[in-house]
Amino acid sequence: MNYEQVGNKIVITGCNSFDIRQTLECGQWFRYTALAEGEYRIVAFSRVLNIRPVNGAVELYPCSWEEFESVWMDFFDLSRDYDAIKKELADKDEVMREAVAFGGGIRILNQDIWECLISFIISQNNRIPRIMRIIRNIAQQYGGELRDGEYSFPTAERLRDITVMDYMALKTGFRAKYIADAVEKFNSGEINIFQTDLPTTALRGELMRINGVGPKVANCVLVFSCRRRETFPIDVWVKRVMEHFYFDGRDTRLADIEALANERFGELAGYAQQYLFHYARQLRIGA
DNA sequence: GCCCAGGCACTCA
DNA sequence: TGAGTGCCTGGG
Repeated sequence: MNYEQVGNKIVITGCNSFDIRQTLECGQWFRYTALAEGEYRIVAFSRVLNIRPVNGAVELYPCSWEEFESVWMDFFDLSRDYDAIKKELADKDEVMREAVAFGGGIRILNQDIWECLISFIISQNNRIPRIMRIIRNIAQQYGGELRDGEYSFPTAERLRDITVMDYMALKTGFRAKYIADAVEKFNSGEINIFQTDLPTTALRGELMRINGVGPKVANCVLVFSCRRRETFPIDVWVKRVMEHFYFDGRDTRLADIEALANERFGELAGYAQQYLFHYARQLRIGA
C-alpha cells in the first residue's frame, strides 16, 4: 500500500482490500452520506472527510498529511494486512472462502468508543436508515457544527444534563433511557471502558452494566472500537447465516454459535463476522 | 392497519 | 436456564 499527498488530497494506491462502499455500508458504521459516483462524505472524530475511488486508488480530501497520519490511518485500519487475514480465513472452509471473495474490500473501522456505544444502543430493534437519522439528530442537536451541514457527535460530558424526554424528542424511542444511563455511568466514572489492559470478558462486563447494553451491543463496541477483533457479535443476520451454513439450517442457541465461531475463527472471529454479515445481508440468506 | 426491524429487560416456569 | 412478551417509530 502506498500513500501520497497530492494537493489537499491523500491518495492511497496498491491496496487490494479497500472498497469504500463495502467498508462504509457493511453495517459497522452509520455516519456517511453517499454522494455521486461512488463518493462518500463521512464524519468521525469531529472531522468531515470526503472519500472516493479513482482508477483503483482511494482519495481522501480535504486532508493534510498530519491529519492522515494522526486520524485516518488508524480509523481505516490501514496498517493492518487484510490480504493475510482474508487468506487465513479463506483457508478455514468453503463458506469463508465465498464470504471473503464476496466482501473482500471490507476493512474494520477503528471507531470512537463513546459514539460507537451510543450508535449500537440505538441500533437495537431498529433499521439502518432510521439508526443513521437518529444519530444525525443527536449530533445536530448537541454536537458541534463542522462543514457541509455536518456535526460532530457530542461527548458524554456535553450530554450531562440532557433528559430522557429530550432524547425521546429525537425519536430514539424506548432507547432514550438507555442513552441517559450510558451518559450517567460514563460521567460518574462508574464504568471505565478505556482500560486497554482489561481482558475482553471483563471489558464486556463493564459495558453490559449499562442499562440497554446486552451481549450483541457490547460485542459490537468491543470489535469496532476496542480493537477486540476476537469478538463475534451475533445479530439476526449472522445467526441466520451461521445456522444456514454450519448448523444444517436448524435453530441454534447463541452460545453454540459463538462457541463454533471462537473455535473455528479464533483471533479473527471479528473479521469473519463482518464478511459473513455482509454476505448474508446482500444475498438475503435465510431471510 | 398490520407487521417487523442488526436487542434488551422483565416475567414466569 | 430458557421461553415468551412488550417496546418507540416509521416504512412496506
